[in-house]
Amino acid sequence: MMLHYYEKEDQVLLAVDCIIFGFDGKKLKLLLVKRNFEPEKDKWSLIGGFLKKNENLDEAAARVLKALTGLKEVYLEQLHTYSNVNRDSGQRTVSVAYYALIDIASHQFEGILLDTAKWFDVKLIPDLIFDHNQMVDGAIRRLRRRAQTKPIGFELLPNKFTMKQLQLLYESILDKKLDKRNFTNKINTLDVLEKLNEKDMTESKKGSFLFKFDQIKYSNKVKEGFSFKI
Amino acid sequence: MMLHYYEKEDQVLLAVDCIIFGFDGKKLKLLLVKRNFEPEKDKWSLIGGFLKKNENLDEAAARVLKALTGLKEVYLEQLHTYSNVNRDSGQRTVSVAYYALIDIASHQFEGILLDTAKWFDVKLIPDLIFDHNQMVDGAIRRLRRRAQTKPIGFELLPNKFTMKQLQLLYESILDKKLDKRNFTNKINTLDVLEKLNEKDMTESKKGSFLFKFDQIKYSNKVKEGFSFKI
DNA sequence: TCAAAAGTGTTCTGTTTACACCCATGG
DNA sequence: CCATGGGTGTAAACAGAACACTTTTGA
Repeated sequence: MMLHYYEKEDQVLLAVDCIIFGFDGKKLKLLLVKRNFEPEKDKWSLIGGFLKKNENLDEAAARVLKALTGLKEVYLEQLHTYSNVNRDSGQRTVSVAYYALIDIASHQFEGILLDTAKWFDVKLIPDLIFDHNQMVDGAIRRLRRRAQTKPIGFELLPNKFTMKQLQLLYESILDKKLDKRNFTNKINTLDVLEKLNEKDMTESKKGSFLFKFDQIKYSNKVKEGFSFKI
Repeated sequence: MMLHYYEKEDQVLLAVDCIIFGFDGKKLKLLLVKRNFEPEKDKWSLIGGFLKKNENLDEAAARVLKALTGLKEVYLEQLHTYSNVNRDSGQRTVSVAYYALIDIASHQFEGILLDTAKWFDVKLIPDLIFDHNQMVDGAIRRLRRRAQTKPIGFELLPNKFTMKQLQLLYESILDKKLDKRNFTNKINTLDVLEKLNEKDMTESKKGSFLFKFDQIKYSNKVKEGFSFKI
């Protein structure tokens, strides 16, 4: 049994809230749920939950994500801790924001909350409870930064994807148009993709080649700490 | 009185720990204290304290810093939240790390802990309690990144400083030698310094010109979100 | 007069940007 | 046969890196 040295100190509730980004092949989306308990019942919210005594925050975020959506083995990263005294109208709660990246198409959703969950275009986020809009803004800024230092695509794209989809993903994240030739040249210089002998025929008559990430080259690049200035 | 909606949830102690960087004109330093209470009494540690019910984390970090060192109006930024179940041998505690930047020479130290505090060269950090070494590593990485996007110097340098000192600061942060001419050219291109009609005579016979930051130009640059690639 | 630090520009190289036409195919 | 999206290279502008000599002056 652990000794309790700090008995006179205040304790607080610690929550985790997850900003879940997804890519559907066209646009960057954010998963939100209609909150089904008080306070602020029936308003749009990030998914969240409380830290338990026997887990750390990374584990809590993964547990919450799995419980509410069925998603597991998802890229999760801690973002920031929000602590204004009255941020949660229910009770003094400090919340640690995490963001998650997933490929919408190839994940199974089967969580208990899924009947009340919805993907929103990141450019059309509704009013959320508490300080959740602030958390989302923070997550988008972080994702933009990440997109320049790590090839985020791995987490957000399906196993096989077209160059167009990769470009659309970066355009969604950075919220600006990119030049097709410069983008392709840049990606090819990076040398982390494997071009498959297979085409996606759904978007054009000519068809466009599918690629996948070369896991080995890719993780070497990440270790070297590459920069991906687009 | 606030209603308590979440009564069945576990509560935890929330600590703040401060990684305090200072610059003495030559080298980047880190302020550590000898812990004067159990557990881990007499080991080197970051300064820290517990969040109180009536304050947010930024306020707690500022309060702790002021109480233990007398320092106020210091640049403080939240870094990361550490939550491993057994990270603190005293009791389950989650800790939010903050880092602070100060100019050693022009701050008054008068805190209760100052008899047990010491500045360490960032390249010679001793073994610290708990996960504090990990926090320091995280802070150094963050400081390196910040140094490329914001002119950190403002916080770490005295009001008047030489170009040499500015360069030494960047060399300490980035832990590499920089080319004097390139550095000077780069800083001049940025156009955020004001050259004074005054020389520092302590380091050479010729003397070297003193500069100060032009607050207006400087904060405009920060707003524009400049990049400071050295 | 000389040792020690301050100050100052140019060239080279690599990276980023801008830009337009042909290709393949299904309908 | 043509409309639609796919695929490709080059030149100009810019930013980063390398590099060495002169100046000042106190001791």
